[in-house]
Amino acid sequence: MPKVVDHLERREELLEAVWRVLARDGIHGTTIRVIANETGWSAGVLAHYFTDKEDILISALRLSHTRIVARWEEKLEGLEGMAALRELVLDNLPLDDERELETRLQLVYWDRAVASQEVREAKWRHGPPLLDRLDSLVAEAQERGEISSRDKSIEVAERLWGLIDGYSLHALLEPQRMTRTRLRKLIEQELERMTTPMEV
Amino acid sequence: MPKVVDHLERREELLEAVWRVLARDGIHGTTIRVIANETGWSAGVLAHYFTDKEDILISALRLSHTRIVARWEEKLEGLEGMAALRELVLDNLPLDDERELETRLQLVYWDRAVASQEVREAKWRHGPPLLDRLDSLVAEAQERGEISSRDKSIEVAERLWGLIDGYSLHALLEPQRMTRTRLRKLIEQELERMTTPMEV
Amino acid sequence: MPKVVDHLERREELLEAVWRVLARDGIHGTTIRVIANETGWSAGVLAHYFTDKEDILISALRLSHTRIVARWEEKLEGLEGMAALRELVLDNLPLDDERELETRLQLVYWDRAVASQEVREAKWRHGPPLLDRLDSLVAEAQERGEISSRDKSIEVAERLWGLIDGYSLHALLEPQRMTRTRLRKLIEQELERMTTPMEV
Amino acid sequence: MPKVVDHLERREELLEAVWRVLARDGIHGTTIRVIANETGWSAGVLAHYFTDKEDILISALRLSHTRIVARWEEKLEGLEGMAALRELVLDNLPLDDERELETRLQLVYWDRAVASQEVREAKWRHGPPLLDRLDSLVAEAQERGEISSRDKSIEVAERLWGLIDGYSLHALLEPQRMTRTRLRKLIEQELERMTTPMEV
DNA sequence: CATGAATGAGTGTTCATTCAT
DNA sequence: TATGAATGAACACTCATTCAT
Repeated sequence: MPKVVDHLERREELLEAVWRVLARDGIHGTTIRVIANETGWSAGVLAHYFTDKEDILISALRLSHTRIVARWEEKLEGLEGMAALRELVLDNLPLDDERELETRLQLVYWDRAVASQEVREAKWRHGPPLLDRLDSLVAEAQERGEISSRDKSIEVAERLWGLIDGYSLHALLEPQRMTRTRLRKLIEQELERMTTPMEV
Repeated sequence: MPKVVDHLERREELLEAVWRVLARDGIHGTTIRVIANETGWSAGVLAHYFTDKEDILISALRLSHTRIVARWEEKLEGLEGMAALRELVLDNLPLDDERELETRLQLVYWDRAVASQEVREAKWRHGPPLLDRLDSLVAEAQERGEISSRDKSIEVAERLWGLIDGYSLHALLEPQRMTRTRLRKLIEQELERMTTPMEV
Repeated sequence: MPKVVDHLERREELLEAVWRVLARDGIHGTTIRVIANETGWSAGVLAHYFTDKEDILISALRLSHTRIVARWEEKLEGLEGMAALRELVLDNLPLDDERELETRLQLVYWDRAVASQEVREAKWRHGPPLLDRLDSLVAEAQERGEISSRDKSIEVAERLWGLIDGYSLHALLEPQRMTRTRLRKLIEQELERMTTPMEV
Repeated sequence: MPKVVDHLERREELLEAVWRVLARDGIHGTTIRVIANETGWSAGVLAHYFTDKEDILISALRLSHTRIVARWEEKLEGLEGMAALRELVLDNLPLDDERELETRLQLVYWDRAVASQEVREAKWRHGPPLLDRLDSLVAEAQERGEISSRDKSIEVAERLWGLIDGYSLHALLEPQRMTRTRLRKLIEQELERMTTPMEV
């Protein structure tokens, strides 16, 4: 009599262990054996839920994306314009452990993404459609007159996205210097600049 | 007399091959045998010039840093204030093949750097002191009245550095969307914003 | 249920193959692949039962010691004094294939033991406590008046141990000259000398 | 103009370096590079004087044997019977640094000797003809009435040789216990026993 | 469903050896 | 004669993967 297991639930449980390993040991230190050890299961069990190691890595990233997008929906619920934009930007920075793990996760795949156009595009897309989301919220804020319309919304969104990824990277690589406090301050400053006219 | 080889010159020749492999295959695909193949020499020859693989990787990154800083000196020669700042920012973006390779090189080490505090600090520092350089040029531009002094110079530098790394990353991961043309336009826009008062 | 293997039993089976390789090819010729070939398994299987090659070599020597001491207990069961001493001496000479293999095994480690104080002491002790055993049996035989008490028991034991190792070595290196027959005769003669007064 | 080098003299100089390396690092740690470093010459120079590594090792052992036999001649000059025998026995024990090195040298080859009958016999014979020499001196001492003639000279010689090698081995493996002092005492005792009747 | 024994390709590294200079 | 650059095979070891149980 086979044990009954919720396949999807088990998969997610396993993938969360993969996250932890990736964030802790980098992709270089993420071996099947280490993952298995982290899950508490034997190494062979991973073969039941994933076709191979690449499938594990891709699935882990995809699940992370799914979770991130779901959290957006939740956090942006009822917000509009600048308030929503602000929430979205802050949500995509490593300001707590959960989101720092997510950021590390992204970073960890970049090396693989560089190596292969195919991997880069087809398999693990760069991530959730953050740029589009930023763009539409910027446009909304502009329509509501909350921020200047001098720049095209896509360009404002592009700058925000660039800052998000740049700052996130620096926070990971130089945690002593780019503390969470400093990170928050810098991004708050940036958001404030968007709503305040600059005096020469 | 034995066959005479300029040790330093040969080392640099080998390290440039390492760059190409790292940029093409990622750190994951960079094996001693692949490197050797790229150099055109046998695998064993690397043992003559480096103690082990880690030495190869660190040396490759260090040489890149040395070259980058040297190029700064050259390009900034005779420039001051905003002109110098502009040159420095543009020089640190993947706007041609040489600098794209450099950017890929940086990216490739991030996984290792995140995984190990030791690696991050002691071995391959994050890179050349770009932030400091940006900071002093921003301050200079502020003193010359070329840009607003509303923000502290370090914060302006921090934003520029964030944008440089964020945009560079996007250019690498989504080259179709973030083309060199677009990248240049966005950064030019950013520089322009610094010198022009914003109207609400 | 997974394939069930008695871990200890399999380890011993593997270590016996290591013995054969060491005795046949010397420590110099004992590579992982050769051992694997001797076991009939693949090379990788050794990784399941041993941490590394040194662990294999040490374990092989330790198992041999364990077996030797166990055989002593068995053979000396019920014997006392000179009879026991005689049995112990004879048991430690390469008079049959099994004990020849054991002797070769000892010999093979001497090079490593000499090179490193650490190895010599901490890892593979010189071997089972033969000297102590000889000493106590000599003392027993002296007490029983079976042999002269002119020399201290430890000195008699020391001489016997020296002869055992010296003769064993000669038997291994010059098997044509130092045949098992001759070896047995010489040691019997030695034992006889201990019980018989010498006439000038 | 080629440098003029005394080929034989240079060979011996190199081989003495090989001795030192063998005694210090064991045969396992004796690599061409280490030898070269010990000689102070480059690694390639060994190729001029020896055909390959095995030739180096064999030559080193042979030179040692030559030196040993030469020393015998010197030390035994003018001695006869028991006095000569005593001198020969003492000369073959590791009682000073020079002879300890010789003993280590012998030991170091045993592993190789086990592996190959061919090596054992044809290439590096077990050593200088110590047994024959002992035999003839024992016979001489017996003829002179210095020691008992009860045992055949060859058997007495065999026992002495066995003790020499056994004690030498123990001195190398357990230098704390089998000190030079103790070694000398034990062998003196043995020689004394040969000249003194045993009382029951 | 889950195990872990077993595999074999691939890794970084060491090393004796060759050879142009 | 002496060098050391270069080679390539062999080494111990790691790891993703397969599969009988």
